Amino acid sequence: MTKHELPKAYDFKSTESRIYAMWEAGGYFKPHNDPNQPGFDPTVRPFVISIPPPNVTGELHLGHAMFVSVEDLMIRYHRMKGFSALWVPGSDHAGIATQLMVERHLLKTEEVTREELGREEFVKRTWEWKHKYGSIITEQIRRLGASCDWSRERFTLDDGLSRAVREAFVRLYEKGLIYRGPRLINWSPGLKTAVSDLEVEYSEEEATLCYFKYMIAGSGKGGSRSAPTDGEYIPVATIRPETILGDTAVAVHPEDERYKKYIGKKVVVPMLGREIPVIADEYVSMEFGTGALKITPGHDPNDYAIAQRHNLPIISVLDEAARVNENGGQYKGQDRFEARKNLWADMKAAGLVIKEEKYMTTIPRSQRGGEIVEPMISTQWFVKIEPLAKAALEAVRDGRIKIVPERFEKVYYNWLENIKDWCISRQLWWGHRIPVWYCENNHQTVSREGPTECATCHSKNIHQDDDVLDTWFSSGLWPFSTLGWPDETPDYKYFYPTSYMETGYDILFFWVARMIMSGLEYTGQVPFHTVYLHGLVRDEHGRKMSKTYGNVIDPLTVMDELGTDALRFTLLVGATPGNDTNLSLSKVEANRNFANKVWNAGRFVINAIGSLDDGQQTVDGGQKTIEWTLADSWIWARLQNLVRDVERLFQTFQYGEAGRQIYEFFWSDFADWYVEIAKGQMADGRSPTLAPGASAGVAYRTAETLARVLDISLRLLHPFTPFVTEELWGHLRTAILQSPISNLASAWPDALIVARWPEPREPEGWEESKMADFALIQEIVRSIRNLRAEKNVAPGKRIAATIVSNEKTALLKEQSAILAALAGLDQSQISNLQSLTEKPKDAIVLVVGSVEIYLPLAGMVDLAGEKSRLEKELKESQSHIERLEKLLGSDFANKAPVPVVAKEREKLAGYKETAEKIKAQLK
RNA sequence: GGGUGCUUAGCUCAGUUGGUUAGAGCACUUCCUUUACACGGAAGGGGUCAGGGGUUCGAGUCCCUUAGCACCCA
Repeated sequence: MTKHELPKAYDFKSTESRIYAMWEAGGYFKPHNDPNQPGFDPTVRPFVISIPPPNVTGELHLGHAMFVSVEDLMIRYHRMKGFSALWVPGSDHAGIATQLMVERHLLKTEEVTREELGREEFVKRTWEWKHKYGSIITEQIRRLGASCDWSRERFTLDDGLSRAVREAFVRLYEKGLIYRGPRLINWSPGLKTAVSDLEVEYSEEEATLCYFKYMIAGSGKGGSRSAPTDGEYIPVATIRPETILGDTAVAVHPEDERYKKYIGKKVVVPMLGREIPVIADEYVSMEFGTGALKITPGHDPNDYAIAQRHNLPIISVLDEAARVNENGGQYKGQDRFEARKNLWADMKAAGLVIKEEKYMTTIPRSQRGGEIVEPMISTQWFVKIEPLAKAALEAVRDGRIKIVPERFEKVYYNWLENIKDWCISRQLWWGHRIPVWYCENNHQTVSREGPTECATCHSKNIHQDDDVLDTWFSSGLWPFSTLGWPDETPDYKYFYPTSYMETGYDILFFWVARMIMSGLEYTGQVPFHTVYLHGLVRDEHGRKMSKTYGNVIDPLTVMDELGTDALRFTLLVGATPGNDTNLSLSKVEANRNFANKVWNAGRFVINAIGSLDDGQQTVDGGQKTIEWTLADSWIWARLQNLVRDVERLFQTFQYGEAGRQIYEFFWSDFADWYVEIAKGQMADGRSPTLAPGASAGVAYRTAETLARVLDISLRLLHPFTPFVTEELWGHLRTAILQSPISNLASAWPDALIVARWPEPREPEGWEESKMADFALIQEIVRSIRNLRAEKNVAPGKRIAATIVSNEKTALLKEQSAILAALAGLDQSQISNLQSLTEKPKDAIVLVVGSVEIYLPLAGMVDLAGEKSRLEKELKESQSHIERLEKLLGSDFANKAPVPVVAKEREKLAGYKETAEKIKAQLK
């Protein structure tokens, strides 16, 4: 027999990397049923998750920790259930983010800009950067215990995925769903690229609303640059005066009595002297501002729409760096904000300014970097999104895709119903270059492979489009491009469509909706059948974590200090689907303690198994005659309840609640009660006073129960806390295999990660009464402990007890060893009686239901105090009786379901009994 | 302007087919170093479940409404 000397505290530091290496080396992360391997069985159900690819140059934050924890839980659960589980890992090239990072680096180290380096060299450097730092994030994800199949790792700029991107683009193009043209888009002047609507964030900010005069042409002396101020004018207000340079109309409401007379006339653009029409449009609100609206179609989306209706010319006044261009007259070359100041000063000098006032408004800012985004006319590529959106809506509406939590379905509908064409071109260098070539005649050649000549005029002088695609265009293909699409690879055929898409609700539109649209468009299938959305991780007071605020919690530090299991368990148990979760280190610490609790309970079980005598009473028939003890039955029934609950909770995505229940079972039922009782049962087994067969039998049964309960608990816990459970389970398995109860583990696999998930079983009928009996024991123990604490009985002092009960005498007699051990009684001085002829003197009485317990505490009994204690208890019982009698006298008795009523009747009977006993005591 | 979520113990949060004196962790009080664990054990205090109304035998849970906070969309 080998002694298992396990350290006193769970040492996650020496465990985690070793266990992870063991899993990886054992090939457990690969699907057990692999379509590329001989013996593949297509009838085995796969379970597949594609990882939300982190930015290749990113660093681990709690958002990653959250999704890895949830997805790893999903994968491990399904793997244990026998699915061929595949979790496809990979990373995203993250166009803007990576390019910026490399640019910054080059500027710092070599003092060169990307323009100085040239496109080809810059892209080469970025690849070098990727090769150098790209594995940091995946290494960090491994630390979280992620059981991804690393042999299938993908990167969005890989050859295969790039091919998928081209295929997708060309297909859309050929279907006429992609077009190029000048449109009003969101322009990021700092990055010098277009960004999509989604990449713009709006913030409430105070701005200056500038009121000025739009002079009517030909009125008074107006219309010239010199002295335009004494004629008629329309007052107009703007927060962006520089856009005046691009005005092409002034709009008023057709019914507006103030301005009606000007409709059709011309007004003069300040400082430029251009004449533009006054138009009427219902869109203008008469109440808002001055009631007149300047129209700048080149730099405002609403104005753009009005201009379309009225066939107004569109003037761009800003260049790609947001400096005023040649259309801005004397302001040409000035930055937009500089021009704003100068133009306004000039207008003031010219007497055109009315007033300025502070005004709260929404400012569009770039999601990346936060600079103010400028609406501009620019030639870009777009996806005609409506047909794709329609299909994507249908897929959720008809239930082919289910979103958890459900409320996000509404959000999803709302967005897709109001979607606008998607601007997919970016003026960046890092990304998938648009597969379109132009010749000198400006013909477009669209091709999957690099063409050598123009498809229209066969000119050899062709040049590929300079733009790259929005990163989300490629990540939209992720669930199938990672499996080999457009090729019908074995992986694609078996593993696609994937199962769950798990990610944060913040990228429902960016990513999830686009994957659904792409999946339906290119593969004709939904890319996954379930979308599970988790919330954001915030600090412990619900604030968003930010570097400037200094409240960022680094998951790597947390893992270093408290262990990966503690972090994972905290994230999983603290979160409900779709709700943000506040993370505090004290919670992680509590869960570190839980891991330690599991470890130590495990140590106890392993020692108990190791202590079994290797005698003849092993697994032979003799053992079968040994009855399970009450505690054995109770813990087993509780465990089976737990298994059923956990299964139900997992099926309904309530992972947090499942984790909480396992935690509670393990700590409060198993460790606090069963293990304590098992100590006694193991000792009984070694007691020479019992018949040899019987005594050994109790020890075997106890060890077996300990082993079974621990085993199942570890299996249930494994998806939450994979490291400590795997480590401990390995020790448990070894201990069992080397013990007389080795048959228990004979069918176990080599590692917990691939052990079978505990299947719920139907109750067998005996459970309720065993649990009720045990609950009585617990109540008695608690009330004695309570009394001892109240009376300050020395903790080590064993006291005598007389237990009187007419129905439960046998039970209480049988369990007297447990009562003695747990409540500090002297077992040799416990008498179990059915009734009492005379009350013991100098004893305190406790009433638990129908059971009376007399504790002779000589010298501690204070008669007056006892009376008031009993009166207090009586009062409590009577209030319950009153309440329950009222309840049972009401419609409740007729209308509530029978079992519910029965339960209440039972309670009433219990309280009545207690009250009777107390009353008798008080006589 | 439209929509969603949240409001439960001092703090952070659970509480999902409505079932009857509301749970956890941390913090707090008292006691205990008992041979799995002080990253522990035992006992205890603490809540009119944001306010109002309704449905129901029964509401933290469902409906309406008010307020505060947060977020999303325009």
